[in-house]
Amino acid sequence: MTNGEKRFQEKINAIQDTMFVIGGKWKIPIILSIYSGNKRFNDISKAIPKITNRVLSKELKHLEENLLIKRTVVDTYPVRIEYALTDYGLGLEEIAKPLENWGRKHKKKISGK
Amino acid sequence: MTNGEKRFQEKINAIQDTMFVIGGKWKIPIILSIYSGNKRFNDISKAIPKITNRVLSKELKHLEENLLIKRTVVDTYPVRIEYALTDYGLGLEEIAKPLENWGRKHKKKISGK
DNA sequence: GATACTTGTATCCAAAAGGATACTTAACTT
DNA sequence: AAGTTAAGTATCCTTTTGGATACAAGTATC
Repeated sequence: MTNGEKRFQEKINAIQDTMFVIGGKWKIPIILSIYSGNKRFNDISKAIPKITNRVLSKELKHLEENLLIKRTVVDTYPVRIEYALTDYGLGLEEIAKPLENWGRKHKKKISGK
Repeated sequence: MTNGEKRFQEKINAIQDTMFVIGGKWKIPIILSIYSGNKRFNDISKAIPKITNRVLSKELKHLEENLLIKRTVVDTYPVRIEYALTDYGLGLEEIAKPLENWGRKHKKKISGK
């Protein structure tokens, strides 16, 4: 493998790592939903129409394992859970912004200005 | 729907549009492969070990439909096809870079520095 | 004691994405 | 005529992802 090919592979690996963490249909919506103030399971669920409990639950776990959100148990009446972005999770801004901007541009480009 | 909710939905839609175009296992590798000089079907195929003909073919079509690459028929011996990034496709730099950077950081973070 | 609320889990199923492998077309070479 | 090369296609199959629905555990309220 040449040097160029090696750098090419590393680029791809890095990008695929990112995709693994934030790819799929729901992860970014969930992150943005929490970012915009929804802390509880049912709030997030309502903020993202059509997501099912099973999927939301799995995705929250995935995001927690990747240190992007943290899960806190508030010991009250019918036990309450609060999700919040970690400081590290806030760093996603750095990719969410470009993805958002590019998506807007692309929509205009494709659907004829 | 409040104003905030509307902006939230638009953000999500924009990001999901982007994901639709460049998401999945192979699209970014293919783009980078073309960007780094591979023009022909079999070159791209060899540069990306494990991709199959069927998948490569589908992805190239998808990228072409989204105006990111262009396909040129060079009328020679056993007809040759050349793929190239469009100027518009070069604009992907704007998202590929952040995705790459974040992926590198994240790997360090997760696999313990 | 029945009912409700919250955060999930369990089970089963459907759809989408991706993979293996063989084949095609068409002109050119030998 | 047989073989070669390039760019795919065709067919079938496996894996991954996502969805529907029901239900559970624990406490509080009626």
